[in-house]
Amino acid sequence: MKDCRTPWKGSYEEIYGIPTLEELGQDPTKLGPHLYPGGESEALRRLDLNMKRTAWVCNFKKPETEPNSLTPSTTVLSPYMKFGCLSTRTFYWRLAEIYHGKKHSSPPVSLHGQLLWREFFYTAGAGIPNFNKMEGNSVCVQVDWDENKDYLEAWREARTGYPFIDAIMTQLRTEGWIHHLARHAVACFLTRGDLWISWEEGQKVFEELLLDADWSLNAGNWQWLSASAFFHQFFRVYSPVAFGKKTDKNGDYIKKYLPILKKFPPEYIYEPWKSPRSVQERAGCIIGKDYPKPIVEHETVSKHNIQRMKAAYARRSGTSGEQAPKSPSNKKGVKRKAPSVADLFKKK
DNA sequence: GCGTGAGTTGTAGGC
DNA sequence: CGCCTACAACTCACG
Repeated sequence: MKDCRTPWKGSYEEIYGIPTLEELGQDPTKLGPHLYPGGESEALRRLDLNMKRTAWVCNFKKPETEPNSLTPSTTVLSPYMKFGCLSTRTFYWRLAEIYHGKKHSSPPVSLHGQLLWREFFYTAGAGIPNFNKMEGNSVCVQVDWDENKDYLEAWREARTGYPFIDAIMTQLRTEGWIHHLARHAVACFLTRGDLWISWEEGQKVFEELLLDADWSLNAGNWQWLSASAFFHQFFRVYSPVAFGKKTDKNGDYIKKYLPILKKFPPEYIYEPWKSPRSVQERAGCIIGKDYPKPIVEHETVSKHNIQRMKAAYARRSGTSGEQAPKSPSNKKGVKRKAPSVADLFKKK
């Protein structure tokens, strides 16, 4: 029988070892902080640290955690699970032990719930063809997204002129992890909320910049946030101004990631373009020069975009010939809806 | 086929 | 500050 073992040589590290940052063309002095070092030991240490807080674990409700706290309000175990440093089963049963005999939160909002969401998207990703695309994806609403290179670049490079959005995109770029609700805010902004750019473009950026980027979860959550699949209440739009204020009135998160804005008073930190010239001068930051003006007016475009979503949904429901499956039961070209997500999970 | 209620995580305004 | 409602309005599961 053939020997399939990895050949061992004295030069193993040289041939198979992990390349240095310099070898990858990176300048370590120009990179962000190294907040989430890899490896199983680190993953288990982090798991232990989180699981020690039993009351916090038992009370955990995902929607109530904060997108813009200065230290993460959730576990940040996702990068470790993505790379296989932490087993989901280890995490799941550890939680079960802690829950045992205690009052605790439940799925979908509990920590157990978060693991179940992961399984849900894995199932969807494995079973639905073209899950990371709009076209040919049976659960995805077909939307007439715009191509707008300037808007896409502004979003990606944290130059939208909305401090909350730009702060999040800066944290993403420098630290590689942002809170789930921060992802909601920037994803909604890119797609159905403001810029009307395809979720596939956002998916590519997250794939590159998120340490925890995971194929099925990335595709599934982008469809969720753009109201293309799973979630359909497209009239619920995140405000790039109001949403962050709920948990960070002073804008400390913005000041951390966008230091150019740090001298603005709290009443203007989320919308500095509304501040009088004198305030901008005192802050040492002129809007339109030192920090961009908003690239879109949220109040206007979000209302318009809701109408575009409404139209996209209307086109979808039954009337779309190209989407209607040509099955024998539909050979007369009867108007027919695309199969729902639930249909796809049903046993035949 | 139709009505009803639920849907992890909206916002603005009133009390 | 927390709770309520209106806003405009979707799909999906279930009876």
